[in-house]
Amino acid sequence: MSSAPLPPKNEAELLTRAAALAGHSLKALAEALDRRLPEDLAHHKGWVGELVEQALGATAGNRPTPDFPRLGIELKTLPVDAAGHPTESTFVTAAPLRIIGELSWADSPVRSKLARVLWIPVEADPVLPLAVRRLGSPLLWSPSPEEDRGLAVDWEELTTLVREGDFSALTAHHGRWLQVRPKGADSRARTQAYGQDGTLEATAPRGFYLRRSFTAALVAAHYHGGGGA
DNA sequence: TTTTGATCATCC
DNA sequence: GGATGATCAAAA
Repeated sequence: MSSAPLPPKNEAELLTRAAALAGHSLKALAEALDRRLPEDLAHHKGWVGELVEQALGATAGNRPTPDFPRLGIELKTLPVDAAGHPTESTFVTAAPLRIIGELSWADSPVRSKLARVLWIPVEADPVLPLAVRRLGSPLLWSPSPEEDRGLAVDWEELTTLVREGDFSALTAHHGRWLQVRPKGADSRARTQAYGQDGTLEATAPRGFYLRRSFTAALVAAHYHGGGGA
């Protein structure tokens, strides 16, 4: 790795690159890409994700396309503890509250986003300084039929709540693998959605997240519960 | 303002 | 300790 590479031409090339990054520290990656290492992530929550994007030649920026458009692959860093277990839920995509009632699981943005994901575990134990945290072995994943069905069940439950328009009931408690949580600048952020009476009203913007239990199962299955990373 | 990238802070 | 709700930054 020298500087930001061109986008990978195919899955194999992407996987090879990702595998080559395994074991490297964030400090090493940052230096190779001429990026400053922040003191901590409190005010740079997306820094690790952006660093890895750059290291792998993902399309920079915030466009609503997969990170590797040509390959149809989404990149996700996955913070893990010393045992290799995810320490955070994973943001999937914004919940399109106003039109969600017209969408089925088959054409849902959640399903599209998760169709093919390159997971990159990253050490995230709080006792580890950012500089020494290392990347783990990549996992290129698509939902199994069982996973797809389970996610579809959650989608139906969650979208039913949205369709009913009772946003006070739309909490993160619903969904086995998927959940809906606020996703905005802060608690004052608002977007428009149809309420119980069918008229537009202001409510907090939401996003779909994968629960840790789900991503934990993914990595466990792939790494055989071994040390991982 | 919305999209991307997520983690933080607090409560249970 | 884990989950929920709140929050942070950059880019377009």
